Amino acid sequence: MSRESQNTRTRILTAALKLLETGEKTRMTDIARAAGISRQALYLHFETRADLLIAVTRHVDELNNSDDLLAASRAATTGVARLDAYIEAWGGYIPVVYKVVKPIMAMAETDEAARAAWNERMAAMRHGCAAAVDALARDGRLRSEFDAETATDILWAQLSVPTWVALTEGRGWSQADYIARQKLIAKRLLVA
Amino acid sequence: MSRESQNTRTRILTAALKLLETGEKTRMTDIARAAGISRQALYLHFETRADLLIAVTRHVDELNNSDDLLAASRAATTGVARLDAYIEAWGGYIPVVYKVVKPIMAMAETDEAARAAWNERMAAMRHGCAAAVDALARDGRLRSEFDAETATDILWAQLSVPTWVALTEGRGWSQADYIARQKLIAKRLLVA
DNA sequence: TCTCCTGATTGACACTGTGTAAATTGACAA
DNA sequence: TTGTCAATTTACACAGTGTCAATCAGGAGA
Repeated sequence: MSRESQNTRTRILTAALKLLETGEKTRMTDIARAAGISRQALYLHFETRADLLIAVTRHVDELNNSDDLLAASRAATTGVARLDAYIEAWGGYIPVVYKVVKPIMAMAETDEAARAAWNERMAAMRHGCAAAVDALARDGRLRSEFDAETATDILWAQLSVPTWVALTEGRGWSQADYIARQKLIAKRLLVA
Repeated sequence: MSRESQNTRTRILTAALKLLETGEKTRMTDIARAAGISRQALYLHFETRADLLIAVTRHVDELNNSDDLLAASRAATTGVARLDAYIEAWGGYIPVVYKVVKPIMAMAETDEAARAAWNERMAAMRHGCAAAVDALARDGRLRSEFDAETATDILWAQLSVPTWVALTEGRGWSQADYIARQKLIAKRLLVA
């Protein structure tokens, strides 16, 4: 892994990202051409197509400081504020990663590595939901109807990528509508 | 399309259905073997793999009288009762069709016919949601927070197949839990 | 300068799965 | 008998992923 090889690696990631975001076909051939190298040379840097795509999502996370972004909601003092902040942060991040993450979701049916990467992402997201629910519970403002576990599941499903896709792409909700309505929904469901 | 060919056709559908439900691989080769004919003979009955799978879902719908099943909620008098009945009917039908519908969802990214069939199914489901929301509105019990269109979108996303998958397969909710909780959620979100 | 290492290149090939095509068989019906 | 039609076998085309072998170019070190 020399300095030069690092450059090529990020050149590949950048090219793949650009391709994915424009919605072009993203076969290995296309990515190679976009990166200005041969298709076979891709395999010098990434074991498989799945590995490459996963690396692209991590690259996007880094470019956007995704950790900081989601950690921002931790600053909120009340549980309700924290819930709102989390919906704002995560809901706003979905459109940033969606096009990159989409092929991984598709591959997850068949590819083990893709499935693992996707599960990890969902688990991380659920972690954020759990934190918001716990914050509500600490304030004594969590609806008694559901236990914390169940409430977390509900919020997690509600904020999932497929739901975002259904409402924005499928039903034409604007991103602003999506965020505002999800906040309302979450409060209605979870806050006493 | 002689009598004999009809028999073969349904033999194929039955074999494919059985295969899908056991979660086995369902390549054209597998279906052919299960139906006791050659792979190539499948193409005498169905243009493409997508056509065949779509035909299987229709076959399942017929076997289960899906129209009657969902129409049952129409009998309910109050809007709330109708909402409950719809969740019960549709929520109960998802596990029946899911395994068959799953490959179609997967193909919908790339295959035009699969996409059309899937959109049709989702549109039909949304129709049921709209009917329940309208019934609530007629009773004057629809929350004023969202207009009927938006309320329908929310219910539709909430009852969507991916959400069912996330909560049952992903989070281990039993079918009974799923139905009971979805009823609570829907009432909390939509009923004034 | 010669040698070694390394990233990259080209070309060829294996494998999977869908879909197409041609020639043939077997049975039933007019 | 002849025609029709489902079904069969064999073969092939095509896309896309992944592998392999032989080769090249350039920098680093002896």
